[in-house]
Amino acid sequence: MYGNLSATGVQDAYLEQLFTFGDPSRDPKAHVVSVAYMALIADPGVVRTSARKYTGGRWFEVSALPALAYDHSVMARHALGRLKSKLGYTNIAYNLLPRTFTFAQFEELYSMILDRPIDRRNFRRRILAMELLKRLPAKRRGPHRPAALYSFARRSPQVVEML
Amino acid sequence: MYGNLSATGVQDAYLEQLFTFGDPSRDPKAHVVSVAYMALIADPGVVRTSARKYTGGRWFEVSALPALAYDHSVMARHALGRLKSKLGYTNIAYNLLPRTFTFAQFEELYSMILDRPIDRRNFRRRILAMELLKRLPAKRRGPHRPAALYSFARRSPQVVEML
DNA sequence: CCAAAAGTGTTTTAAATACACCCATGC
DNA sequence: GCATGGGTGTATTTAAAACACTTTTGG
Repeated sequence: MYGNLSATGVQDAYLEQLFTFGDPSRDPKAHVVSVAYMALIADPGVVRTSARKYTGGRWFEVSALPALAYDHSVMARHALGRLKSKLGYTNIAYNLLPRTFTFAQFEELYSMILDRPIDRRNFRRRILAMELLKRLPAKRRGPHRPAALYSFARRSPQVVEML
Repeated sequence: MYGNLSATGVQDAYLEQLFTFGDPSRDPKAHVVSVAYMALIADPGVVRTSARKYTGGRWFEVSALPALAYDHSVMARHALGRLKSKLGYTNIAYNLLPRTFTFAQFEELYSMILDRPIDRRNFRRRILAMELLKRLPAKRRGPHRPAALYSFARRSPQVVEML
């Protein structure tokens, strides 16, 4: 599922429903049922919104979230947990990378989200063997050895046993 | 989470939230948002309800469900999928067995839900090695060789990599 | 020629799989 | 003593993990 987020100005984000929170006591003022979604975007860009209520929105490192209202930090935990888990058996990462990227970028994404070091050679072997990525003829040039560019074989949700 | 199901008369069932369905077109008469849950019980027992709307409720094999209203068959698919998947990394099965059971019952449950044959020796070795079950001194007597009885080491939700 | 990131193989270890016979009981 | 379901071990295959050096480029 894809959609727009009016409070942040993010467009066409991959959306994944996480959980529905309906505990009567979660909001003291009223019984509010909230259906929490996680949005994945490759580039955070600028937080832009026309909604007056949400001006001053900013991005935070997930490891350094400020105190959030209601049970919203529980929602954030759910989101991170779901993302970590889905990295392991789906191609969900295509929503978090540009259309083309180097293998190092791909690996760094995994390492960062899973919050653990990854053995470059073992990881590379497994990923390339499962044909999750397509190697492109182009290379990224820069100050060092040129890096091969890759893109996802399919940029639509699929399950692939990966980790 | 545990709760009662007023439409079926089931009490203290393990409940797991599956998904929230909110597509405006799912009910032509009104925009209804439904939060779907799966309930697990060890013994289906009798379907009993005081709700007039649900008299005549029955149990069905999941492989032979009748046509259901709205998107309810999608919900049933979600439930089965979630159950299959959670069998593999949690002790969720304790909700589907009596307090004590033979290893054969345990294995049959897995084989039935996963809908594939299981190698008895390999399965046994793995399950017993992870200390998911407690072997009881008692045995079940019957027409054949007495079978050792087991119970779950913990009858509360926990994650354990199993399959 | 140096710094920096990209790229590559082999050995060891652990886990999954495949597979068939003996055992204990009630009748 | 026989029918029935309970219980056990080993060899093979496959996958995961550990591990370090060479290559290519720009400056």
